[in-house]
Amino acid sequence: MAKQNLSMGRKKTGCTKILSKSHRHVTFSKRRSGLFKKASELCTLCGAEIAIVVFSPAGKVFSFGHPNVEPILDRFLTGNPNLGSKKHQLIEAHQNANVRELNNYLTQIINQVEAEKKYGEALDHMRRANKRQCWWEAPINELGLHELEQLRVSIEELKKNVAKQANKILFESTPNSLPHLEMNGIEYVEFLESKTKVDAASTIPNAYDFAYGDLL
Amino acid sequence: MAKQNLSMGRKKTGCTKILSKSHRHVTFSKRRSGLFKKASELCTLCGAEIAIVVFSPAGKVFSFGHPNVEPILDRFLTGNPNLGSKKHQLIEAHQNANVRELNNYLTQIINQVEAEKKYGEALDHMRRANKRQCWWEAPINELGLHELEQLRVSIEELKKNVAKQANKILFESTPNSLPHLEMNGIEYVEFLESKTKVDAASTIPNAYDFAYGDLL
DNA sequence: AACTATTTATAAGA
DNA sequence: TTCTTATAAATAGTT
Repeated sequence: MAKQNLSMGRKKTGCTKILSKSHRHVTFSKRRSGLFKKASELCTLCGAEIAIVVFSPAGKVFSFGHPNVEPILDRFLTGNPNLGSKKHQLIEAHQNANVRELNNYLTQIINQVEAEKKYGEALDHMRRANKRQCWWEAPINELGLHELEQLRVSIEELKKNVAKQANKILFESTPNSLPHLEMNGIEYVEFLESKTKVDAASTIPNAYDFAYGDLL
Repeated sequence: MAKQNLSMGRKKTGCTKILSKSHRHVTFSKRRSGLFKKASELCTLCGAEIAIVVFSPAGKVFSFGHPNVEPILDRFLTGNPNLGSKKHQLIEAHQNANVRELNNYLTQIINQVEAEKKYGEALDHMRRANKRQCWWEAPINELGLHELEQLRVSIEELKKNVAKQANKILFESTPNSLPHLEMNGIEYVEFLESKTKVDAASTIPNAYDFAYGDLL
């Protein structure tokens, strides 16, 4: 049947759009149900699967699907690499890739955070340890009695170490003479600046019994 | 028309699936073209937009679309909150939400990393500074001549600070007597342990001119 | 929504 | 397949 002969029933109608809004609406309803019925028959008789989507001129949506609309449309859009569905799939794949990428990035970042935290904690610990050991680095007028006592202990310890080291250096530089080191502050400073002067010391040292007189 | 009366033309047929394969195939072809023709008429007469997807029992796909299949299906899947497309939308929305959430989380994490890095750097800096300042905390026998010289300078600085502080404490405890503080090491130690002994000092102090004699 | 005159779709046969 | 054709079905216009 050609498009010139679209009418049915009582009289023939033209092939053009029905101008009367109400008439058009009636026809739309009748023919839509007829269409769905035909589709249903086709499904029943032949075991076909059919999906129909109809937008009325007013924008209303009607759909028919056997057994269901969505699976058929999905199958069509997914399985048909032609047309625009490819775009859909690509977009979806791209989004998934983005999610995956974000997740990977996130994992990396979290690992970084963990590492930084550990490093930070380590540094913090070191800092505290340093502070504990170096509390006397702080402005001395911020120290209390307890700290001052600790300062004394530390300085005594330091005295021993300095003596030890000075003696060691001296001893190593004149291993055979076993010189006694009697250092006053000035001489010690000069020793620090130049070994030669200290080398002139003549007595056997008692490493733990220096006198630092004017050293400080 | 009831399903009991699906036949047309020459004879009535049952409402069940056509058993003969060839017969079924013929009917499928005829009715399919008829369905598409009806759809086409509906489009022409009423200005509707229709998409039809048909899967034959053999799996072949046939589609009709006016003006085009895909835009209609897209419009249906995207815009129709009814039916199963809601699920689609929800999934999509959920995915988008996930992406947004991930992005937010990522931003937070990155900020954390930045903060941790800065803190770590600060701590590192402090540590280095401490190490630079506290090099003489290291076992003294690891020190070289330069460090020993620095040690001397530090100790001299320390001497000044200790004197200052001791003087300050003393001065504050006896603000009116303006005592002179002559401290030897022992007395200083005792001062640290108990103020009373130091309070007995009688001369006006010169905070920067202590003698530390046996302190170390 | 129901009716009905008419057109259209199509099953069966060729 | 396509054509024919008898007949069922769809439906435009009406009620």
